[in-house]
Amino acid sequence: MREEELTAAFGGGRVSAQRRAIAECACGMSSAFTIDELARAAARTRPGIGVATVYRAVAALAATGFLEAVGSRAGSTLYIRCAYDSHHHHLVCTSCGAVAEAACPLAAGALGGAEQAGYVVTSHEVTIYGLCPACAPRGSEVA
Amino acid sequence: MREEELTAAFGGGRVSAQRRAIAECACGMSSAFTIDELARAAARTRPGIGVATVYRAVAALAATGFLEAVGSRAGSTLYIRCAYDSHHHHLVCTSCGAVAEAACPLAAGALGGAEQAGYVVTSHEVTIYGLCPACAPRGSEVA
DNA sequence: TTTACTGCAAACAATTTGCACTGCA
DNA sequence: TGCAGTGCAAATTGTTTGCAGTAAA
Repeated sequence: MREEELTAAFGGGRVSAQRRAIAECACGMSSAFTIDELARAAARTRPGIGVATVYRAVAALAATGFLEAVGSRAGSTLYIRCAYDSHHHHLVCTSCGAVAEAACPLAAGALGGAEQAGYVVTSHEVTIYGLCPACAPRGSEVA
Repeated sequence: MREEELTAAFGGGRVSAQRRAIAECACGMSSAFTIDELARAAARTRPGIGVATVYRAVAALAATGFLEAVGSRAGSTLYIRCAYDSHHHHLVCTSCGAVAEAACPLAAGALGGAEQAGYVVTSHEVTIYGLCPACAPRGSEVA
């Protein structure tokens, strides 16, 4: 990962070896992850890294949009690394937890109902749940 | 609130005075609320009601769909009372926290992209953020 | 009468914070 | 060299659970 990318990811803050490890582990995650999972992954690169450091780094990364909080699992917050800066949403596999990015399925004017209700719409979030390609074959048997 | 409605809301379980207070306070809430807010409201009707009771009652109410968890605020889960049983989503006012119900803005086939990606879509969630009619006039100045 | 529901308090777990120290810019 | 970032551990805080008592059905 390039130096300038890291600096930007942390909002211009300092980039320590720990922060680098955290950012790179986050990029390496194939699906949504918890702070704990990220901390374990980062600890493989930098043994001894503290949880507090991970929490602080994730807060910094989430503030710049490098990471995004997407719901929670078993009491802890789930994060994902958003690969695109453009407007998009997420496909969440209810079986394995994988998260993929999806184009926004809302057509222009789809939020007209909200506006008719007197709301000034500023943003929206769409989360699509289902089974990812890997889980779909098994999943359909189980479900 | 009618007896049979309460029984149904609790999934056929017993309806104690505490549970009745909790269910009625939840209905009286004008917007999304936390467990703590609900507990305080219920305590006005039934002083001495314990938090654990509220947590257990909310879990029972959420299991039947009487209540629905909609995100979180400052670390605690937000719930709302869904007035409709049919498929719908929520309009959340980012200024005052009011939550209104909105029709699903997804047209048939809107999730085709997800299916093309190999996902078997089982459900989806849409949350629309904006300013409610009461906050919109002020909000547009502030924002 | 049965047993689900309650209140209390202890247990838990995720997250935050204080503080002295370290190392990036 | 100054101060942001770090690690540790203690503190917070939302939520759950065990248990004996109470009351709904």
